[in-house]
Amino acid sequence: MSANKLKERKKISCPVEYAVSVLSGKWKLRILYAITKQSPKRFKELEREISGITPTMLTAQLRELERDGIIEREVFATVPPTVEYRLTAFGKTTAPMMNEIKNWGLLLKAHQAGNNGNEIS
Amino acid sequence: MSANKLKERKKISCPVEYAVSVLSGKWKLRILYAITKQSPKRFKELEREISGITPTMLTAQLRELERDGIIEREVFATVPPTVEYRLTAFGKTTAPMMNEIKNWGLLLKAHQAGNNGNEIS
DNA sequence: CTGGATCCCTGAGGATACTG
DNA sequence: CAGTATCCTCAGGGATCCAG
Repeated sequence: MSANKLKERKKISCPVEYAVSVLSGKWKLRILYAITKQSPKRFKELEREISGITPTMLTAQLRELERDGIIEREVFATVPPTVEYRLTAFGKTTAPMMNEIKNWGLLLKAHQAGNNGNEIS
Repeated sequence: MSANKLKERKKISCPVEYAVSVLSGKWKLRILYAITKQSPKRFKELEREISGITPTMLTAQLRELERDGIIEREVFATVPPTVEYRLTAFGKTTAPMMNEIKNWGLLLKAHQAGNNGNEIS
């Protein structure tokens, strides 16, 4: 997200839009969900857990989450390098929301399964 | 969202990713939030409430929400035309999630206000 | 292992004009 | 009022290569 976008964000009044401005991004919620489930988490663990993501994108989205104060990064001077990501105190406030999103995802899936024998029709 | 994307959706296992696949789109959550707060809602009311959206985009996103079984559309043969949008029974299951998203948006805003006298630094 | 730096591309999003 | 039809832009996302 550009610096310009950051300035735009300050003008937002709608709380939902405000939340979206921080959570949008193809992988943000999945990353957040993965770290919420188990923390801390290493870079490689995240990469494995979030199928389809590339290291480049993972890095980019992690940086934004970090910049927004939701996660923090700890580097260990080991060989090979180790980096752990965990929720900040503020990041933990996303837990109820993440939980509801997960629950609704499950509801949605069940609902669609109910509606769709649409392979046939 | 293309028909191809719909097929892709069936492969998704992660509930969060599944929810995101339906809710992603720049205006989806704001539309949903607006209809959740007060239902039914007319096209023009939505357009007014969601600042920045164009009629074209509003239509497109409403169609997707309708196709996904979250909202429904009722047309009245009046002059001028009237169209009302409301949550479906399933759409109402988004309420707890929407509420948490809104709450977190408020938290986030308060949090950033706390961190940022960064105009000066 | 954990990324940074580049370049490229697609499709979501937007602008405009028109209509029942 | 509530859309549809077109066309076009641009930035988010991805691929690739390189490095501490």
